Amino acid sequence: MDHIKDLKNTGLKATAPRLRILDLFRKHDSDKNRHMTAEDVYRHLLAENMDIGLATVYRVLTQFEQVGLVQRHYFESGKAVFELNEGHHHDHLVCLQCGKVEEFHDSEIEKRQIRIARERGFEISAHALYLYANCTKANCPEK
Amino acid sequence: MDHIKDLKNTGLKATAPRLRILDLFRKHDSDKNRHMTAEDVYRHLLAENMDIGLATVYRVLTQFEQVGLVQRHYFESGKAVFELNEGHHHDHLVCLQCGKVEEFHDSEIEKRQIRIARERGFEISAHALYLYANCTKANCPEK
DNA sequence: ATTGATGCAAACAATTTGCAAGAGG
DNA sequence: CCTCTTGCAAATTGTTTGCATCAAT
Repeated sequence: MDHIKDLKNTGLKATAPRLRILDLFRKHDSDKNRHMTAEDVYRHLLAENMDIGLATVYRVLTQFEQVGLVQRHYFESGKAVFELNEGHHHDHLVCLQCGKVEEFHDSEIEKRQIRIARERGFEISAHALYLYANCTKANCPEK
Repeated sequence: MDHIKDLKNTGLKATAPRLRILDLFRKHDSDKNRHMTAEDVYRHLLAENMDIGLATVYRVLTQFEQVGLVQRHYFESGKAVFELNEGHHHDHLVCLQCGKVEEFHDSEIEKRQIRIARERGFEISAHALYLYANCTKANCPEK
């Protein structure tokens, strides 16, 4: 809840843009919109009547990523997507049609990933797996 | 071997840029550089004294992707990467440090992916899994 | 000949950076 | 106050598009 303290713990000054961005992610946590692009964040803040620049959003998100507050994903859309980092590892299932994202975790897959990587001289970094698919949900605007 | 025939089979005219690009991918097939960016392809062709534009490379690669000759991947680097499509499904292990790419396949992971996706109302599209990691090889220029 | 393909330059989209002005500790 | 941060505009990077020219059938 206390964003100011959380920011200071990371070594970042508690400035207005940072507080608002952190707040935004925490408000949207656990709903379907927890994955946001820089543009999404920017627009949300403008809608809340904040005077902020897109460049600042990018800078803050990059800083948040560096201190581990958020994670950046690329997915296959050309634009980066950010989500609050809550420590628990999970993978992503991304609909190539509507962009919908679902999270999942499977410990057997996890184990095999690690083994496969290790056998090949790689060290897996956190949150490493993306699964691209087409969702068959009614609300998916499939072509 | 016969690039002309292969191109015609896809419905694409056998033009010089297309032949050279297809040839380039086939020459580099099965070596570590089978994954190339548009820029990589462009530079290779310039080095071979070909007079070609980067825009043409992008257009040809997009056409090749549409007819299934190559596949496009995004990986987390900001630039798209292309590889020859040889039909056999495989996943990718990508080093976030040096960009090195290795391929792998694990049928147990495959089975679980499909089940997980289906349970959530998704239909997996081909070549869906990327694994991001840091390679621990001596030649990796880790920071 | 006709239609499609190319090269070049300009247009775009996402992201980054330089810099003068402003705010946090 | 002194430094770090912001907003804006301009710069970068990867990719796409418009258009006049050129090549494949």
